[in-house]
Amino acid sequence: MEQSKEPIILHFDFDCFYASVVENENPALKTVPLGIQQKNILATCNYVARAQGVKKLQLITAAKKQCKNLVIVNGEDLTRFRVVSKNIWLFVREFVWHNLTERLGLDEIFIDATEMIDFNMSQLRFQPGSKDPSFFRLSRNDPSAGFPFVWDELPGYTYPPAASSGPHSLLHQRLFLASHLASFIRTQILTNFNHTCSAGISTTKLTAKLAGSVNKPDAQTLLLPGFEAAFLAGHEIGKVPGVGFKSAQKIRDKVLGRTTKDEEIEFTEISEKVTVGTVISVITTPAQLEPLTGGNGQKIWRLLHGIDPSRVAAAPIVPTQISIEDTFRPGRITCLNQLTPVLHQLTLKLLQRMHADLIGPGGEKWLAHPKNFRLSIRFHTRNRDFARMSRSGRMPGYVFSLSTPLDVVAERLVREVVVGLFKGLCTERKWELQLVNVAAVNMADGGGGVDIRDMFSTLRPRSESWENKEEPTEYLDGIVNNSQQYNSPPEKEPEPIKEVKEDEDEGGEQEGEGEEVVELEWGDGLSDSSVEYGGIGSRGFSHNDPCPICGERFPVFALEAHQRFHQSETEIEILG
DNA sequence: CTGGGGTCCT
DNA sequence: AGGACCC
Repeated sequence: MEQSKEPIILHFDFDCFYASVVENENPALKTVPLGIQQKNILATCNYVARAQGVKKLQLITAAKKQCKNLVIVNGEDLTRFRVVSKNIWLFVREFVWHNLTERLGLDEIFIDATEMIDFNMSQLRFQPGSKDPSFFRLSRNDPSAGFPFVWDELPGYTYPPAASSGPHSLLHQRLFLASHLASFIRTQILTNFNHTCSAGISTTKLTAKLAGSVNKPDAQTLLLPGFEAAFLAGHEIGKVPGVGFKSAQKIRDKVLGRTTKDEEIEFTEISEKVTVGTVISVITTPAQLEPLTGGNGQKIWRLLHGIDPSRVAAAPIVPTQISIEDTFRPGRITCLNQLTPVLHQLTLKLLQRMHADLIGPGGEKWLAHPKNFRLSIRFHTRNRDFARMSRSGRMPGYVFSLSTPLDVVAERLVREVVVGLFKGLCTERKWELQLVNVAAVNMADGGGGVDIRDMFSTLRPRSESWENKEEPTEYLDGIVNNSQQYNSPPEKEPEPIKEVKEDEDEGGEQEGEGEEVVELEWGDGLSDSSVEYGGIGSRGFSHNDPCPICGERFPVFALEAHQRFHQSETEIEILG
């Protein structure tokens, strides 16, 4: 009886990603302690800063006190990070059969490599102890696409350490191969983007992710089969992905024999550490977990035992939601006169993001149409209350116009929609906003599964189109029809979108003009992998172009961002 | 003196 | 519309 094979999962986590992006723009920062600031906290910091005791999510004041020469760069605008993140993801994605790559935040990627590994297992002979090079194939069709490796040289670390001389079951061999693939991908990311990452290799998303945290930065860890349960058992309960803050606190309290009311959870002192091993020795059935986890008892019980049936989901090319937010100090926004310009600015940014992320490679077709506009707010309160309130309304058809200047659209949207949503949220006379968030949600099409390959099948001009550009209802309803989903509303002129000034914004993800269809040599062999990449030229892997200003050499992607840095060198505040 | 995002479920 | 989770 053939046992179904374990999946082979790789997890990549870019090392202090924001700091790394900023360092690539300005390499001089690589050797100094660097922190990325968002309002009052450090979103992240580089390893030079960490060596001096600076912590992620530390208050700015505490970080400055800890490290007098900390260099702080503002990272409240995520545009540059989003662009780099997406480019790396699109790049990695092309290696992976069926594009089975899932993103988590801007700095993590899961890969399901099961098919790639098993194809190579069928082509290879396991050669323990041999120094002879073998060849890992990245394509079923093209035997020349791939990379050499040596069976006997397992890249990176294992957990537990020094156990590679143990058994060499089929699963061991598959995971060894996967470690070579992980190493190859890390090298590719480093060569082409100058970003290091940490990787974990295992048979589930849960264990791959946790394994990658064992050795950081710029390292990888294979969790050897058979050690999953023991590995998990040593983790603090709150460290397990899927067990959130609230569930962890309730589970700790239960294990420690305390009783905590729901209301008090946020105020309970930092509990003693409670490991997964302790939890599962005390809580022995999923049913006992149910009241602590809001109905997720079964799922979390499985996670604690190393069982994670969740699959790597090929991330859709367009997001399911786009939002822009900002936070404000007390007293800053207490009336409509103060709020309206803020709404205008946030809405304008939202429209810019919709253009950057939802319009196809030609710059002429929407890949997805958000059906709703959502306004979320949070009031300043005495007792810290993080709850948001939101109202949403229909996204008007005119936001999809490709010919109207965005600030004109933003103006109208704020006047006709957003202010009304706010009035639905806030009836008090006196109020003070702490947070304002505007979002495009409920993507009518494409949000759930537009494959990049599909976009090219629609680039041919369509003969049919329909009228009623100014009629939002009919327009949006028409999109639901799948066969027409990529049709655009009729355009008055086909001219490209006007770039809104404000910042160069550099549209790094679009690069639509003169777009170039890159034929990669390593498709999955099952699909026609003609693919446009967000910016990797047909030379693809050529890099090391010198910066004309300072002469430093960079990968092609980094060069653009680096030159942007030269234009804005004064932004950096050096403390000292 | 706790950011600026995201996903999925209820 | 909100809540839990993720980074």
